Amino acid sequence: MRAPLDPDMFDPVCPSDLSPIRVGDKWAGMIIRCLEQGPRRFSELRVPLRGITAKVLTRSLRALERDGLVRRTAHAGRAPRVDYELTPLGRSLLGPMDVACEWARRNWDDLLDAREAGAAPGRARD
Amino acid sequence: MRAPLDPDMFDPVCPSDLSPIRVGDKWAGMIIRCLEQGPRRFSELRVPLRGITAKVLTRSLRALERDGLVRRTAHAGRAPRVDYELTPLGRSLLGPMDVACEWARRNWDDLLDAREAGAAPGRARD
DNA sequence: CAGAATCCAGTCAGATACTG
DNA sequence: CAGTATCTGACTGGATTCTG
Repeated sequence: MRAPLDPDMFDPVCPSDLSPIRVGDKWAGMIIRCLEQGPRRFSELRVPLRGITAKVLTRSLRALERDGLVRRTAHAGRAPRVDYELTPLGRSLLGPMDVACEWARRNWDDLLDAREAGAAPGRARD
Repeated sequence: MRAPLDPDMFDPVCPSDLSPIRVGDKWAGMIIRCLEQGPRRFSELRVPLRGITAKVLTRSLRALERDGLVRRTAHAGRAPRVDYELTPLGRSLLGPMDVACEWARRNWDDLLDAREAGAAPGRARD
């Protein structure tokens, strides 16, 4: 709630593409980060998740809800409004996620080097 | 090396299906665990990874190699023999993986409950 | 605003068969 | 033994269009 989400909170260069550690589907980790400081509305989430379509966001949120990580609250009344927030279980994931991010930051260079080098020299890639 | 891999080291009930935290593809996490105590041969890896086909194991290993997590060593000579072992980078993943496993163990019940409850009552599940 | 419906292309795991 | 080749069907992410 408090501060609006930074549209650039996810650096397009940084994404977890390099890190082998993943949380849920492609967007789940970012969604959880978006909810870290409190409930957010559907449209609010779409801002930092640049380019995500409504369908995909809906599917990711449903999966998070099914797994007990996120709670959905639809507020009645004309002009639909739906809030998503972390459950205690979802919030407890932030610790492991921090560990994963820290690992990625510390090993950034090694990860980049490995990718640049491609597979081991001398053997086919795909 | 020392002890052969336990064919049952991955409980068919336990698998990370419930945990939202993933390392690489479906098999990568298990492969890394298999290599924790030293180099293993291709066939050795297939034992605990019950049912994995050669093609899929090869693909997973190639991806791990490309990412700098595993090193492949082909020993020359008749009767092919290939060893796979963790690189220092790959070994450094064990810490975050332990954190993820610990999280999953601690929240096992909540995860199961969420799944049993299905999605939130009253709305469609897919 | 917060989705649902439909369609599409790429990726994934797996099955099966073959090879140096 | 340690793979490769080929073919499947399932799942994923996304684009587009439509709705209460």
